Amino acid sequence: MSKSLPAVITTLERAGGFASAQEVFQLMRKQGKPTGLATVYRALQKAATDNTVDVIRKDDGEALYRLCATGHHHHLVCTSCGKTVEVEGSAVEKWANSVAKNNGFKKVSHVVELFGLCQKC
Amino acid sequence: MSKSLPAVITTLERAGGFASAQEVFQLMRKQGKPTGLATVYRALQKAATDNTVDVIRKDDGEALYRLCATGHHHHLVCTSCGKTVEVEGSAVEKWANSVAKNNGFKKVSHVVELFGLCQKC
DNA sequence: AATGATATTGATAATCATTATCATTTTATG
DNA sequence: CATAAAATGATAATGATTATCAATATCATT
Repeated sequence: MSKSLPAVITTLERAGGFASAQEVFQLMRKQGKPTGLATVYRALQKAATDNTVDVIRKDDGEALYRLCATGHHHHLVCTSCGKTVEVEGSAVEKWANSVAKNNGFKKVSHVVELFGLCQKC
Repeated sequence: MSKSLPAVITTLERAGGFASAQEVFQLMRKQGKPTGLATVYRALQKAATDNTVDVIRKDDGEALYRLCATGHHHHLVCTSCGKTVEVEGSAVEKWANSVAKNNGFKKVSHVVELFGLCQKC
């Protein structure tokens, strides 16, 4: 499951920021590398589990992907204007892992989002 | 748009932690207060914009709601059987507050959920 | 009470991202 | 070359969420 992955990653790179699977699909088509929708999804999923892309969710639930140059991090979002700051979270990771261990859980993932009001708002 | 809202909130309260709109809908039915699905969605949306409930997204994108004011703890949820463990999170709170401070944010709230596989699964 | 204006509800259909299916094509390997 | 295994992509299925719209409840005013 990897002939398409590089092309998908390249497209995501060109997209610049966050892009949905559907957008990547359209972009690849326009760039002369038409690829099946299912394949785009598969590639993005793999990239997500490999931690080569970040995944966040729009308000309507659609997944957005972005190349993840900086490793795992979280977001601090202004509830008024939507401004988003990336936040490093190694402390949270450690905490999550120890909690999981103490309760006999494996393959732990976590969701951490911070909300608040930014200076301007 | 408010006759149903109290009943929805009460149901969410009884649910204990996070619950999806679909779950709330089923619960209300079982508790003898059958309510239209659309109405449940409307009530939860309003509660979300009023900040009386928190919203997070499961890995598959489904929205989960929880009363905001309930004492602060987090959940470790088994993605297979649904078993849920309540988790204390003062470490996370401190981290969240300092992150917010460093970025000039105020009135910070946070959403932290852990997912994994429990021992049995 | 009766009227009418307005808001709420809920059954149902429509939307749309995501996943599953599966036949076909490609790649790897002996 | 031949055969097995993996990858692809067209298409259908799934499922949460949203839109529609007629029916019902609410409420102020007469």
